[in-house]
Amino acid sequence: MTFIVSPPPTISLQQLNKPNSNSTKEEWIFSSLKSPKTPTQLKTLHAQIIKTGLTQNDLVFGQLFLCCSISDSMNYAGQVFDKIPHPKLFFYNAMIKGYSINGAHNEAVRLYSLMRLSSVTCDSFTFPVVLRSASSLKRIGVGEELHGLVVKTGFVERLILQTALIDMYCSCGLSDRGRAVFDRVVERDVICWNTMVSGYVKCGELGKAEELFGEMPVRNVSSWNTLVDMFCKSGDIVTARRLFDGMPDKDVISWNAMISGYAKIGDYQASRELFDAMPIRNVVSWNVMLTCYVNNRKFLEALELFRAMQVSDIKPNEVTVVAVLPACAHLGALDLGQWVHAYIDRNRIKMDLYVNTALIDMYGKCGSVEDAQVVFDNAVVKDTFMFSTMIEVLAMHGKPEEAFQLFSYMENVSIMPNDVTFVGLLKACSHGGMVDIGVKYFKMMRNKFRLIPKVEHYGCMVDLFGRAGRLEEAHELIKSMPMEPHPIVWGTLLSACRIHGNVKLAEEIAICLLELEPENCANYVLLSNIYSKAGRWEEVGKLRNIMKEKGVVKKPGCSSIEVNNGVNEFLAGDRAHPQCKEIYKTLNEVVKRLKVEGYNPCTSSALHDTDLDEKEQSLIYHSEKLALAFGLLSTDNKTPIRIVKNLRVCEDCHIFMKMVSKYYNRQLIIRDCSRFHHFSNGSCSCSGYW
DNA sequence: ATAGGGTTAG
Repeated sequence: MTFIVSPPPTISLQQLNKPNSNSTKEEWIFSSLKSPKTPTQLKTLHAQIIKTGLTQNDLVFGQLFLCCSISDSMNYAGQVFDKIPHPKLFFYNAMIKGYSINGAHNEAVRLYSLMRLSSVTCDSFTFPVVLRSASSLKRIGVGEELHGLVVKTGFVERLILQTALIDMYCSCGLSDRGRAVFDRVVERDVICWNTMVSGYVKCGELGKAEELFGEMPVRNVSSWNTLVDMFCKSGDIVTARRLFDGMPDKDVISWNAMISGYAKIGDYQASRELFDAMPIRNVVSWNVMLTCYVNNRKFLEALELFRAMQVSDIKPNEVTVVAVLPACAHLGALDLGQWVHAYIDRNRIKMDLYVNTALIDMYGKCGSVEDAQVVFDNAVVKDTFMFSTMIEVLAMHGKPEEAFQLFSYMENVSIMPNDVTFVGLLKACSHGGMVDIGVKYFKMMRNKFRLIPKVEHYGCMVDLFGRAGRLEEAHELIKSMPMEPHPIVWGTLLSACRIHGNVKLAEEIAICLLELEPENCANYVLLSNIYSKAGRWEEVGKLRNIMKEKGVVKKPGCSSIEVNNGVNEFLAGDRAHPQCKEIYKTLNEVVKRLKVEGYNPCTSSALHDTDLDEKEQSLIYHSEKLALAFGLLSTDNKTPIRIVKNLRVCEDCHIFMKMVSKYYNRQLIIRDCSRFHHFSNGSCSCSGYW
């Protein structure tokens, strides 16, 4: 391998266009290649290049590769490149740069290695691009090799390369070596300083970063931004804000960094204040604000903001839809989710791994396994996250066999499962009552995949044993856990006691559980249900007094239903809905009708020991029943009614929904806090396991 | 150089 010591000769456009018969054509092709093209347009242009004999023209042919990179068609570029017998330096550079621009750093480094094996030599154009990729991939080996070449070729005096080297070393966690390069730089510009400061940040050496920031002879907005972001990320929001307020100039990035700082500590109101106050917003600003709402479970606010974004002049991108889809998923807003999906198609938003996974999750959580499956099948690239999500969706919908099959498929295509994959598999088992298979997977994760079971996996196993009525085994498993059992694990067992009416064990568990989580209402409710099922009203009363003493309030049941793209929320006994009167009228009619068919309110689901009538009243106005009534009166017979509830569906509502599905001939799809219930013709897909 | 993204036990 030889090295070019002097800068390579460059061909100017004037030279390229020196008069000949093809010059106008060349010029036209060259300039067409400067803007993004559709795959068909690319093919046509490629054909024209071949026809005009321009394949020997570095600049034009190289531009084809660069055009592919801005057209999201690096696959096509790769196909063309692979057919070239002896690619020239210019083509390598264009391809490597294309991969790098598209974030395909692995491909960039792969091609660089290929180039090194060929007789083509790198030039000053190659180095910074590959260094950037090595930096992103934290490939110190590649980076060191490049450093050696840069020194050998004498390019090391160039500031751009020195800066790239500093960044590469710091990204690989070697701030000292980055600093060594930095110290040798004779004339540093702001970018060089900034790179070193942010290099220290990357390496977690915040003190050194701050110190170097102090030494800077000149600072620009980016320098300040780095520091503001650094304090935001380290949780020191006060210092960040002080710097932010003291900045001589602010740009969008400064505002975005500060907003995301508040988002991280959960202060979505402060985030929103800044968002409203900022002079100019870009996509990132909207995305930060959206994810801020979603991370703080303000899903309705997120959707509202997304609507506001539609009327702004900022176009949503991949990140936007990945922020909005979980909001749809949580609220069960299938219509809006579908709308977002259509929006993605219409606006050619790139369907990357994130977008596809978010879509699968959204369809799953909104009750449409079929659509989730279609997105999954159509996804060209699939990773562990996507498989885990799909397995989880199948589990949630009570399709254990399909979940297991998908796992086998995953093994066949050599995608490594992770701990979350196994949570999905174990959930599939417990929702299907398949204890032995669950035990098999639980052992497999350790033995075959070297994954150490976490509390979550033990929780699944306790659930699995517990639901199947093997309460003692579940209890033993908790006692044998290598880690401290999380209250959730005890709660799971308590819930199993409720299903199987085991008051004795329930009391034993409740003693420690109520001590661990004295403020969690769910535990009191569970225990109370267990007592009332056994007819032990004195204990129910005692429990109610304890709750009153400790100030524990029952978390209100809340159900939502989406009609005409609007999400309607109902609390138990809620009278806030504008169509309240009609809703209650419909509900009372339904109850009357079902009573004729033999419906008998199952009062053990009611929390309080009140008289029967009152108990019945409180059951009738459970939030999911209100949502159902609203659904019945605002949709036609053929539309499935989809309801999302924040708590578990109670026994009474479960029976009630079964009957509605039969006597009103309606398909009801209800999501509770842990799974789906598909009701049709008097039966439910959960077959009693919930 | 600097801001934003997907799965997880009751």
